[in-house]
Amino acid sequence: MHPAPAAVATLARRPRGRPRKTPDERDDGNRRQQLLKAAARLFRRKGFDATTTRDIAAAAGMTAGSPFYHFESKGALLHAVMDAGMRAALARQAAAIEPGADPAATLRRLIRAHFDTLHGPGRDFIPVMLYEARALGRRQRAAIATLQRDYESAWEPVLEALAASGRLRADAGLARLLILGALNWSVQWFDAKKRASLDEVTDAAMALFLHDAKETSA
Amino acid sequence: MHPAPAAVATLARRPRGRPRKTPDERDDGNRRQQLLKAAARLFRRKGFDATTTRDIAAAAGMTAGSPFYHFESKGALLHAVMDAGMRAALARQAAAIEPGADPAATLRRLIRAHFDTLHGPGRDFIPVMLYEARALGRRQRAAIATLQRDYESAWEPVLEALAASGRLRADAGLARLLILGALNWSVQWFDAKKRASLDEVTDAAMALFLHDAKETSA
DNA sequence: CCTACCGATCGGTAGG
DNA sequence: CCTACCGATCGGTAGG
Repeated sequence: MHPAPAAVATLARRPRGRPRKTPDERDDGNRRQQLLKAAARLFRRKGFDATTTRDIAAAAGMTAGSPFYHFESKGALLHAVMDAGMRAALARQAAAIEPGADPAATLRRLIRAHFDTLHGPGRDFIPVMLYEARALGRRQRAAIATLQRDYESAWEPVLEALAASGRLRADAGLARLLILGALNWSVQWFDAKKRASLDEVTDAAMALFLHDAKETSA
Repeated sequence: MHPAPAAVATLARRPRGRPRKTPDERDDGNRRQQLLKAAARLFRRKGFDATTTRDIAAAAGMTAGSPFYHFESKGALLHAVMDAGMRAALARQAAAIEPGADPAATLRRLIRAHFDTLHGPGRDFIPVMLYEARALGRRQRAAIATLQRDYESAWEPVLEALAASGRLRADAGLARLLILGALNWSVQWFDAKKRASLDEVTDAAMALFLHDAKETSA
């Protein structure tokens, strides 16, 4: 048993070849971030297999072999993109949840946070995860799957509460799959410059999924 | 201007090299179908770029260069898979629509037909279309997009009728995008051997999207 | 539809 | 982080 390759790539490896060219070129992981962003963008637009490490290097202002100074392999770069995307998504999701809040209000904030993750800054990272997971190795896929499970499990108590109150009329588990699918699919059609805004789409989703409150009690 | 390459590949080209080996090996397009099915399966599982024409040939019981006897290029094979998938989907959809029927009943049949297309026999074809359209050339993408528009437009009158009667509580256009997204995403999680059946998922979708009928009139 | 085979591309490495 | 460069793979073709 040894630590996951991705962790090694992240922690080990420090300048070893030629020292930095100029004093103001601080190698503080800035280049790594640039690679990550370039990779996310290209992986999203062209797909993992159709993107060459040369494409990525060029987009980050480097030459052919340089990405491999920062990442063990093309696959490690893919995993790093997905991992960074999921951690950002989890942080945004955590910020959207207020413990005692009304379930319907919480659902709205979860949906809105999800749309922000899919269509806001850093918008390439999660689509890459959604569409290129196939290209990951076993270990890395498992690591990402764990983060995904965490993300999805946050929806469960909310949906269950809404199902219990009759505002959601389907099994909470199936509802979660259908709702997240509806939101994720927006990656295919949402255009920030056209049609509706994220707020409007959020409203539409709420109106579509949530039924009127029953006037049973009180 | 000349006819689309795909049409040429489909219509022209007849045995020209060596004649069929044995009398019972009727080359009536049977091999072509085998290639199509093998390609759909592999494109779905591994993605277009990660699938080699050698993989496809082997899966259809041929050797390296033989797929090019039946298809102009790997891209033409991809387009043929999507085209065949969409035509089957359109046929299934047409069979699901009864002109004067109740909108809610029609919606249910549309959803069920859609699930059949995604998860029934020939289930690889449409997922390939949904996930690999990026790999198509301009012309071929446009041709597929036309078929997709036809398919989607069939939902519109139904959703508009339901919106008018208050059973759908969102803009019909956004509702269509969200609903089709929810259904399409099932490609990621539906497992015929587990959880719910297609009928159960259809029920859940109907319950999730459709609100109670208002008791306003009569 | 098979048997070679070509030309190009690509991930990754050496060595500085 | 750059400059070569290797080894393997792959789409496609010739020629039967």
